[in-house]
Order: sequence, then C-alpha cells, then structure tokens
Amino acid sequence: MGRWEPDARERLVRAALDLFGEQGYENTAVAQIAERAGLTKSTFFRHFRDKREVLFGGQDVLAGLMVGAIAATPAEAGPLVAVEAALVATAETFTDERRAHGPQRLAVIASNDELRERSALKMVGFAVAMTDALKRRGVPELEAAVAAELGVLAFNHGYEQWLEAGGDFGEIARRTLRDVREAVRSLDGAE
Amino acid sequence: MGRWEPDARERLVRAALDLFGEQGYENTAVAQIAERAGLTKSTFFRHFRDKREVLFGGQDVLAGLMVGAIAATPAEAGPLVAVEAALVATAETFTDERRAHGPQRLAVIASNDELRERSALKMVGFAVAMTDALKRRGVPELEAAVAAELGVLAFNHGYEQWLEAGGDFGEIARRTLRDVREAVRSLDGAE
DNA sequence: CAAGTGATGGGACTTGGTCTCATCACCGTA
DNA sequence: TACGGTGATGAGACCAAGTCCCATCACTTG
Repeated sequence: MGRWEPDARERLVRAALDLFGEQGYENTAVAQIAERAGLTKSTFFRHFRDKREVLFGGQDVLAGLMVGAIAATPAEAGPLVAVEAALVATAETFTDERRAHGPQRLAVIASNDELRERSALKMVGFAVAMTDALKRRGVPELEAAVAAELGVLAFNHGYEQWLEAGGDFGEIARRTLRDVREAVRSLDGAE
Repeated sequence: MGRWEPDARERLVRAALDLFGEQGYENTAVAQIAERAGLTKSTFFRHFRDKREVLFGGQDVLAGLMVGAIAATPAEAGPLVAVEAALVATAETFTDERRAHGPQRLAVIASNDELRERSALKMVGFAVAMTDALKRRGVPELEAAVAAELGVLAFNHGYEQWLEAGGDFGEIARRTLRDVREAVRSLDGAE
C-alpha cells in the first residue's frame, strides 16, 4: 500500500481534537480539520463516515474484543463472568496516550447534542454486541440483555475512574462490575 | 393564537410517516414532507428541531411523566417500586391511535442509522431522567443508575409487547419489569 | 378600524455528505 | 530501467439539512 505522509487518520484525529477544543465542535468545519491535517475534505470522509465519527474511532474494535472474550469464556461460567471477561479484554486498548486526550474528548462530547447522540449509539452497540454473544452461549434473551446492560454501566463507570486515576483498566472494570452487582443486590433487597 | 388550517404539527407527522413508508427515510426531503402537509420547509423546522425529531414527538412528555411519578411515590418505597410507578405513569399516552402507526414508525427507525441513533439518545434520556429522580429521593448514585437502566429495559420490552398484542400498557410494563427482576435474580444466582 | 401578535412563506446562505474523475506515489515485474 | 497496476489523494460539482432574516397574512383586542 503506497503512502505519502503516513498516519493520515491520526493526523485528522489530532487536528479535530485541537480545533474542537479551540473553537468548539459546531464552529469547526470539516474542511478546516482537513486543512490543518494537510489534507482535504474528500480524504476526511474517506477515513470517517461523518464529522462525529472522528471522535469515536476505536469503539468498533472494543465491541469486537468484548464479543471475542465472551465467546472464549468457558462454557460453565455464568453470564456475568463472561461479561467481566469482556470488560477486562478491552484493557489492552487503554493506553497512556489515549488517557492523555481522554478528558478533552469527553468535554467536547458533553458540549454537543449530536455527539452525545453518537456516544449513546456506541453504548447501545456494546450492549447489543454483548447480548448477542451471550445468547450464542445459550443464555436466555432477557438475562443476556440484563447482563450486557449492567456490563455497559460498569464499563462507563470504569472509564471515568480510569480517566481520573489511571491504573490498569482491567482491575478497575472488575471493581466497578462488582460495585454494580452489589447495587443490584441492595436494590432487590429493598422494596 | 391565530391559525389557519389547524394541527400543522400533526399533519407534518402524518405526511412524514407516509412518505418514509413509501420512499424510505433517506429518499424523502424535508421540503417534500412540508409540501404534502401543505406547508413549507421553514414551518417544518419551526415545529421540529431536525428531520429526525418528527418521529420522536412524545418522548419528552414521557420522561416528564416518569419523573413526576417517581417524585410522587411514597418515601418508604424502594427504588424499583418507584420505577414501576414511572412506567405505569406513561400508560396514559399509549393510545390506540399511537398503536396504529407504531409498527410503521419502528420499521422506519430500524431502517436508518441516524434514527437508531436518535432513538438511543431518547432511551438514555429516560435513564438519566429516572436516575436523577431517584437520586433526589436519596437513592445512592449507582443503585439509582441500575434501577433506571432496568426500568428502561422493561419499558422497551413492554413497548414491543404492547405493539404486538395491545392491552393496558400499565399492566404490561408491570409484567416486563417483574420479568427483568427475575432475570436479575437468576443472573446473580448463577456464577 | 387600527394596532399588535403569532404563525407562516420565501429565499439567501453555510455546511455536511456524496459522487465522479483526474492525479500522483509506490510497487512489482519484464 | 521502463512500464503498468494499485491505492490513496485532490478537486470540484452537486444535493439536502439546517439557519437566518424579513415580509406577509389571519386573527384578536382595544
């Protein structure tokens, strides 16, 4: 595969993140992002489906890791064990570099409706992916859906904590999933 | 408030639903929807934030009903009792007329990414609204989030069943919420 | 009957996103 | 070393979503 300046995609992400921080998401045109990255609008849309997607690059990879981990979990294990494995499996993508621009990314997303929307869709994507993976293990529909939803909740809480404090995401996710399970138990106890 | 032909908003919704069904969402321009409703593009965007929103009219009302019901639940009641009240409180909006074009609406949403995205955002909106309402009752953060998420799950399953079989949505929602709770219990039992 | 109000029409304008075609760097091979 | 193939890019036309601004029209109220 031929190339000129390498890493066009990464350059676009960086340019976008910077410009969104400087001027806000809505005040930044795609053409401007491309220009700062030394590219053109055409090329931008060749790398990203739309303007939003430049902020959600790795999400599909994450879903894949989750599904793989659930499939690889021993058949005897319960659904929540598989979900735990799914969260832990994503840990490899939580690099220091990702943590560096994480807060900036979150701030941009929080500032804009379109972006919150896309974020919501990505989370639903995780839930659906895990639900399907669990069903493929023979877990009944509703149990699978509940387990997946709790997993997404734990994932999000874990992500927040990882951004704040750093550390091994695998451990953090295990902890937040345990917290979620405790919350479930106290819920069911109270009436 | 002066007016000409009344119910501009309803006419726009009907026109949109029909055209989406006939030609698909993407092949239908806003100007065309407006034209069929005897209006113009300007007026369309005065009634709806964007093209998607024409399919998600009542959702904000639903969130309001949920929040109100949770606030009105006796203080001694547990979070899931409040969530049940929230779901039941939305039953009044589930009219026969709404059920009539429900399947068509769902089919259109399922056919398009932008619309699934908007739908996901609305569900997150429900979850956030209920979570906040529960926290205002003194429910700890995580328990509130879990209860709200389970509530949204039950709501969605209930909506599907209501579309299929009809009946009183309040009863249906109570049943699906009970099913979700049972699924939670079997989850926690298995390991 | 005049003035005010709220909903609409109309059109200019920006930008996201698609599409098509030309171009250019690199690669393998003769 | 020349040549053709391939894949990434550039360039520009084009359409539709969404914003803005101003004129207009129906209806109400004093």
